[in-house]
Amino acid sequence: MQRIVRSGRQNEKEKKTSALDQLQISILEGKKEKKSIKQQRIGQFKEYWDKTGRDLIEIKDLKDPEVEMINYIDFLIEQNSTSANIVENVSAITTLFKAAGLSEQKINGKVLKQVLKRTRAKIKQPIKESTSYSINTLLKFIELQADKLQTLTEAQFLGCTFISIMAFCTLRMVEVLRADVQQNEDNSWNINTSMWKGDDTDAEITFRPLVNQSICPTFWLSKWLNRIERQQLDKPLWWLKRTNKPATEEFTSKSIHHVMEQAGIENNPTVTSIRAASITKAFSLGFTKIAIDRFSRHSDSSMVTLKSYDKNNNDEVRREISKL
DNA sequence: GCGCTAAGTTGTCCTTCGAG
DNA sequence: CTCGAAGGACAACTTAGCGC
Repeated sequence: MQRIVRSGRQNEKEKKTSALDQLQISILEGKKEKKSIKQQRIGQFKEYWDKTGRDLIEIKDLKDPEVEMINYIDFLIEQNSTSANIVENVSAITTLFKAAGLSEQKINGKVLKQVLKRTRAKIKQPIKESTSYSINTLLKFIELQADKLQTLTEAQFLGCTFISIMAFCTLRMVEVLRADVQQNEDNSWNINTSMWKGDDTDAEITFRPLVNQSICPTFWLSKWLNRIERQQLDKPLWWLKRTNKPATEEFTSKSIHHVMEQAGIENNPTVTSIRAASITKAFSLGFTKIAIDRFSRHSDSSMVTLKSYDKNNNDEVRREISKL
């Protein structure tokens, strides 16, 4: 499996080099194409290069591209460039140098890495301690909607069903979207989906009816199937009557956002935030890391949760420590 | 409004480094 | 030597925005 993936990546690289050949030709001949960001950077570089009184063609014969790059960085710092700009410049010029036929080893050496270290550090995204909203807000809203199913639009219905599923099994949106379900004899439901991230395996998740029926995925799923009048797998699960097609990713994403907005969640958070909120709640309930790994199906949860999930915990830890 | 594309974000894999 | 942490590269996922 892995080998196949790798050879795929290599193909990508081959494609890139051929694109680079074109880049090389257009740059070295000085042609102007559409302005991409990368070319703007190269324009900035050309300004610097012209000041040194050389022709762009001479890049090919550079003895020590690394030193050249460092000089250029100094030049940018003198001009009070932002850190982000410098990093992007280096990336663009590396591409340019490579296109001109210089070897990567010569360009990207240890010294350059050291020089860039401080600059890179400045643009890193900090690990934020922003508090995420509580998943309870969403669940309460869905509970309310369950009483007035008839009045919901198709989009609202879809959004509620998705949120219910995502809150309880932390699948990603697309994973739910390509899933299929079936009802078992004991009234539990199986969701079959394939995960492309992570282990690249199929997942089968079983929902059993919860005490609180109104927020239970089983309830929403059965109502959804009623609504689209599906008999025995004759249609895809997320079939929309309105368009007579399966729901698209974009439409699903928009519906979920819409429901979240109606539930009174501010700042328009992303769809994955549902996953995050759910995992955060699991942590605050005191489940072990192992249980949460299994629940979220992260293979490497410590870093991931630190980066993206479990956002409220630090406050709680501090509060507990402060108790004497 | 829909569908598409490009840009932005998130997650995993792989490598390197340093401590024990 | 082994383990965990950190960082880079890249793939997968999500969203914004545009043209129709």
